[in-house]
This record gives sequence, C-alpha cells and structure tokens, in this order.
Amino acid sequence: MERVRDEPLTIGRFARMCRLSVKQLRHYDELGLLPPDRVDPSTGYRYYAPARVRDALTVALLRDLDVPLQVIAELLAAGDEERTRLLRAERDRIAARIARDTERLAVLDRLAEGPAPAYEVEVVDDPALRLAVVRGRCDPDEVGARTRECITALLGALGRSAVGWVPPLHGLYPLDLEDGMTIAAGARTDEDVPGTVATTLPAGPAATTLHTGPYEQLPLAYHALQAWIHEQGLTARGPAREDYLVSPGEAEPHELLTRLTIPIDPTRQDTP
Amino acid sequence: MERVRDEPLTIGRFARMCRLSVKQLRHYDELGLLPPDRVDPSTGYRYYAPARVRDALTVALLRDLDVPLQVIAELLAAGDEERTRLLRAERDRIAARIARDTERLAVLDRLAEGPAPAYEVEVVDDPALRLAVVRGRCDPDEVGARTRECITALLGALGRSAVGWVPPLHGLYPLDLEDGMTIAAGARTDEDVPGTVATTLPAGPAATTLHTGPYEQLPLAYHALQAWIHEQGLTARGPAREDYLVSPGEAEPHELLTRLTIPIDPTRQDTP
DNA sequence: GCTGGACCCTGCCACGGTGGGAGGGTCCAG
DNA sequence: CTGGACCCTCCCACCGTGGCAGGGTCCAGC
Repeated sequence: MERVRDEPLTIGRFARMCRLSVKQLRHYDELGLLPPDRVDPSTGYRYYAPARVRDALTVALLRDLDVPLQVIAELLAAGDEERTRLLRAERDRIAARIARDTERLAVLDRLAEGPAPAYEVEVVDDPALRLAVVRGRCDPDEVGARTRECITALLGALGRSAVGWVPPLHGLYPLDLEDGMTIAAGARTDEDVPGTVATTLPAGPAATTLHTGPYEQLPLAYHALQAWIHEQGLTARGPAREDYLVSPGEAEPHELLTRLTIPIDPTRQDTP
Repeated sequence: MERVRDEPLTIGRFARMCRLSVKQLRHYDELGLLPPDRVDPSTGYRYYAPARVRDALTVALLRDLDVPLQVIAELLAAGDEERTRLLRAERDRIAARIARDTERLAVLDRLAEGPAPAYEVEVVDDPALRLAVVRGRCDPDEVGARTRECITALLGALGRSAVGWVPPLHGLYPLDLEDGMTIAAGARTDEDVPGTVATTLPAGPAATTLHTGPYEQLPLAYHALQAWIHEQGLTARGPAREDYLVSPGEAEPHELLTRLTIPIDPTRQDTP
C-alpha cells in the first residue's frame, strides 16, 4: 500500500539524486529556496518528498549556469513573463563576461608569447582638434562593446549627413575608469553633423605612442604610456585619445595601427 | 635641486596615478605585494616613490586581466621562464572560462527564448553494447572540451585501424559529477581496436529520451530525464549514455539529434 | 598661532557560495 | 546493544573589495 516513490528521503539520499551537496541543501533551506517537506521537530532531521527532486534538479541546473541563488529564488516564484525577463538578464550577464574574457585573453596571449612589447613614447605639441562626437556612458568592463556602438552611431551620422570628414576616427576615454564613465567616438570635421556633438579638444603638450595589433591589446599601450608619463614626473590630464590610423576592414587585427595620446600638464623643468 | 619627480607620493595621489583604490594599495601592502617605499613610523602614513608607479600599474593591469593577487606576486618575483609559464596558466584559465560560459550561454538562450523544451521519456529494455572506448579524466567544468578530445582520439584510432564499426558514436558519463571523473567516447564494434579499450555495457531497463539541438543544450535533456526517473520512484544507475545519432558535419547545430539513455534499477511494481 | 577640511590611519564587517571540521545526537542492521 | 553510517548546529576559511566607525595628521588660509 505504501509506495516507495512517496517515502520521504533523508538529506543524503536526496542530495545524491539531484547533484547537490548536503551542505548546499542545508544552505538552500536556510535561504528558504528549497525547504524540506518535513523537519523532525525533536531531531532536526530534514526529510524531502521525491516530488521535490525536480525543483532541486532545477536549482542544480541553474547553479551550473552560474545563476545567483537570489535570482534562482525569484525565478522559482516568478510568472512566465518575469521568468523570461530574468533569464534574459542572466544571459546578458554571461554574454558580457564572455566578451570581457575574450579581451583579457587577447592581452594574456600577447604577454604569454614573450616579453611585453616595447612602446616608444614621445612628447609632442598636440594641435587643437575640432570633432563631431557621439558620446556613450558605460562601466569599465563594457568599454569595448560601448565603443563599437558609438563608432557605429558615428559612422551612421556621418553617412546620413554625407559631410566631408577627415579620417581617421578617434576615441576619447577618461583616465579614471569608473562606473558610468563617459566615452566618445569622434571624427575630425569643421561642419556640424546632425546626430553628433561638436567638441573641440584644446591644443597642448601630450605624450603619445603607437600601438600595433588588435584593439583588445591596447591596455598594454596604456600601461606603457602611463608608466612613462609618471616616471618622467609628468601629470596626465585626460581624456586619452585613440586615433584609429589603420582600422578593421583595412587590415587584419594584428596589423591595426592606433596612435594613443594622453595630454599632459605643462611642467616646470627641473633645474639640473 | 630637489626634483618634483622624486618627491614621495601620499597614498591618495599614488592611487590616482595607477588606477588603484587606496583600499587596494593598503591591502597589497599588507600582502607584501606592493609595499610603500617609506612608512612614517609615528603616523603610519605610507609614502610611495614615483618609480613605483610602473609596478603599481602592472598590478592594476594584471588585476584587470583577473589574475589572482597570489599569482601577481609570483609574477613580479619570477624570472622570464617562470613568468611565461604563469601567464600561460592564466591564459588557459580564462580560455576555459570562456568555453564554459559559452556552453552556459547556449542553455540560457534556449531557456530565455520560451518555455523549456518538452522531453518525451520512455522506459526501454536496453540491449548489451560492446564498445571500443577511449577514456578521459576531467573536472565537471571541462566535460565539453574533454569529450571532444576523446572523440577525436577515438576517430583517430578507428581510422588508423580501419575496422568496421557501427555508427553512431557514443558518450559515457558518470551520474556523479566530481573532480577527476572519468568519461568515455565509444564506438560499437565486435573487433579489438588498437588504442581503445573494449567495454561491454550490460543489458537492462533504461529510461531514454531524444534531444534535438546543440550539444551545449544537453543539460536540459539530463534535467528532464533525471527528474522523470525520480518522479517515477525509479533509481538511476549510471553511467549515462549519449548516442550521437545526427552529428556535427552531417547537420547544423540546431538539427543535431542525440539519444540520452540512463540505465535504471529494475523496480518492484507497486501493488495497486 | 588657530581652524577647517582634506587626507590618512587601524580595525571590523559585509558580500557570494561552498567546503572543512569540531562536537554531538540519531537511526538501523547485525 | 553496539558500531558505523548518517544527521544536526555552529564556526571558520576562501577571494578581493567596499563601507563605516573612530580617531590622528597635514597644510593652506586667516
């Protein structure tokens, strides 16, 4: 009469069925995420009904997908619409991490393949630049993706307005990487381009270097340039400017050429 | 005489120069990773020489690459050879994470696009199978990559030995995912294939279902199958077997067809 | 000289999720 | 009734960072 399938399971048995550890199950109980069906009041033993295995397996699956426990709790309680929204958010989070890790991989590949590249730095008198720019806000982790969006928007604006602009394109980046920072993509032109903002970068001294290779490896150029600036006792002023001299479409990633320029404060020369 | 470039920097100034927070610098000091050049014995104030900026920027760069502080410390102390070895290890770690996240993304994409796919499960009497298998050990996170390696090795062995084997190929996976677990790729054949191990899977009852789509989404099939098994009050016996009915090269990823089979213990039928 | 504000110090707690271990109770088959 | 497998709670550790409390220090402007 009593059917095996309905007998309550001890935590150890239940854990083996759903690919979770006993520790995890106790933790999820504490969070209210996966409470046992019955807790013996005198011994504290947890007992699970076989029907809970599906829920537990779902939790295990979502954890494998690196979904936070908090979100899993919301997912289990949510309706269809909300569920889809939450899953999409997780999807985007993982996609962003892949994008970020791909950038990291490019730099690590370069570093692992031998000595760090040598960057030749020089100080120049940078002329003023009048740019038509498209701005974007982003967190430091999303700079790569956001830059591409701004470039696309800029090219769209330039194409639609069909004005004469002077290659190459430029990117502007604040020196302080912080959440909600503002970046910009710009093109040199004296005309007003609809969909862009006219911005003039002041003339002045600047430290500059040349980067060869994919954009993902630009952090190495920043590293070299900033180190050089501070070693000279100079002060970086920002924003940093990237000039995309040879850009994708013109050449393979390893042949891309980018000038990196960081304005500096005019310095009092040391008395020798 | 006193040159600006050599004046010691307070921690705040130094932090701004090298894109690290004051908290981080104090932490790195505590770890011995980036000690200040001078600490005022009476006030405890930390002072950094401008020459340390390069090191600090290097630490910041490596942290951006998600290199653990422990490894950064080893990198700074290591010789060229050791440095390359450590960087390669980090490279591999990030590459593995990208691979893993890509698998996750495939599942999340499927889940986010609508209701979870319906899997039709049935119990069959599974015949015994004699396989020539190639085994591999791996951690749960590397199953995807390791499986591909085993399949490649198996195909190599089959090709070299040119024996008649019966498609499709099979994959064998333990039900308990744990570090150092053993997986296997196998092909049905009655002959002995050099480079492989002959293994016979016993006949018996099994629960089975059919999965359509990329291999990355197989976890959904496992989820459905395991949930079904436990809901029936049955006991999974393992190892799980995947039959690659329609495999890459024959079709697009979304058209791949895979049979998933989990042997079960013969059960006492409930008295109604 | 004094004051205010920017800066610095130490020390503790928090996050997220899991594992390890101590110290002790419970269950069940032989 | 005994031994071993199982269960309980509670605390600590990991990793790297941020926040806050409570207090000291530095320096420019008056």
